[in-house]
Amino acid sequence: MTSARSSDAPRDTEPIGQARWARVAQSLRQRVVDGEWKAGEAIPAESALAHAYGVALGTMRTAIQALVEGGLLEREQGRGTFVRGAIAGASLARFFRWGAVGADELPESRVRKVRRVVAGEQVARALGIAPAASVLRLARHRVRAGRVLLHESIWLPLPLFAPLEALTPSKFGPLLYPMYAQRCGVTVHRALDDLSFATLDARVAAALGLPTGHPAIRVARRAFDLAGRPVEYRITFGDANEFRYQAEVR
Amino acid sequence: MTSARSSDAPRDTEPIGQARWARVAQSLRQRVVDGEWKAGEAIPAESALAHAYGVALGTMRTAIQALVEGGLLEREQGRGTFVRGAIAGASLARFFRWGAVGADELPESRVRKVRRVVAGEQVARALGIAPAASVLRLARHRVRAGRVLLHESIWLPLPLFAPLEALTPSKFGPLLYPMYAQRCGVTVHRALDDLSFATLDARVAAALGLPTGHPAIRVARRAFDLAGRPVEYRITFGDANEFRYQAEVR
DNA sequence: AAGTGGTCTAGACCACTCT
DNA sequence: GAGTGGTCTAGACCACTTG
Repeated sequence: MTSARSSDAPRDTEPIGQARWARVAQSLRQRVVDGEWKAGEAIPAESALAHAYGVALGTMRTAIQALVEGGLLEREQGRGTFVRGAIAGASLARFFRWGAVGADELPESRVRKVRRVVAGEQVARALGIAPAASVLRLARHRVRAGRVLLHESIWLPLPLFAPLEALTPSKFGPLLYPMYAQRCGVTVHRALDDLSFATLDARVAAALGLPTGHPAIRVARRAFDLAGRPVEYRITFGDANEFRYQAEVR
Repeated sequence: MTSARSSDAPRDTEPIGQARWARVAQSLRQRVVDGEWKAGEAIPAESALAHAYGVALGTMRTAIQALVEGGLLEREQGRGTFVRGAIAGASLARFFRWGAVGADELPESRVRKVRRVVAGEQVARALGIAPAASVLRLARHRVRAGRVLLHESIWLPLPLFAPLEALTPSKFGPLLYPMYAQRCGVTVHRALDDLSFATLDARVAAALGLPTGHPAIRVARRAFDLAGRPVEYRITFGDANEFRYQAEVR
């Protein structure tokens, strides 16, 4: 492979209006999405990849760096380059601060119901499926010191999440996303949280131990896998008086 | 300047546990903070800077890239590298969506009062000044179609903002940060918005045309200049029912 | 046409991790 | 010690903007 790039003599099928590093990055991304390297695994060394793709080391570094900034990969000096697992630090508890006591640790998880239901219009739109399609619905509470802090409804598309249907609520671990990965092979790679204000209806208010009509923050989350497909829709309610969030502008 | 880097024969005062590009970046940042290149101006070409610092082009690119990612500079192919001006898209209106009508455009600004006051404890802590120090306090409404949407109280340290003290409210433009830059030489480079829930007291409720005790979102903003010094403290109230915010997790 | 940033090459050595 | 990513060099040519 020469370094000459005169306007004639294109190399194979090149260039298609994209930089070489961008095309290499796209190819690497596709190989991750296709499952050639799984979450948590290392991809080949940059020198090996550079040789395999017939590009200079610096070009391969640029390609990998773009994927690191995109959140797909992470690098560790001396160890390697790894496919990022499920997102972390994404707990909806980050929007609330229930006093100083145990503020560092996440509330416990308590899955209350697991049931197959018809999606309905809103859920179907969020998950990109037909309104008549079946989905798995979880009812879940987040609890600290015996107090219910968050009330969650979670919808998961079927048959992707069928392995969870047979589980009894007590079999669910404290974190859902690792369960999605282990039981269903679903890696949650990105999530969009839509925050708004609401007042509690009688049912949710009772669960949270608050009066009906109490002010609440409502978080509607759509979560996506590596390929960008929606894999979870979730609606969470918490006491508005405990709502705290910091946004930075730069 | 040679490229040899054997463990003896250090070059001048080098290396201090930092990569060369990081030290170059720090030096460039300092020169911006010191005002050698002002907001909106171009800094010298990367080739000129690389020669002046005695480093390779790639090293200078890495240094500049770090400052671009840090939000201090921005690059444009064919034009140059520029010092970023005041932050944009930081309007507190982004936390609210008052229906579809005119949702794109920002509400008008209406400065109602400009007054010198004693800071007090909360404001002094936010601005990093003495509680007895004088500050300038602005009262401001954000209005659309005759309706007051946001109620704002703004505190600015003196004597830095003294040029604003003589202005009558009608002399204030629709955007404050450009005024800070033009009249006071202050570039707002970063802001932290702390969101929480509140109920409106009688005074603010009346201003917003809402009943006392109405649910509201309270945004407490601290804004910082290029050197990281706090230059503005602001508390904004808006109707909680109009609150909408989207957060992404990756 | 001149000047800018953007891409790319082909090396070298350094810092770190693991065995 | 072998293998990884991190830093750095010294060029070259390309794409874009401006006078």
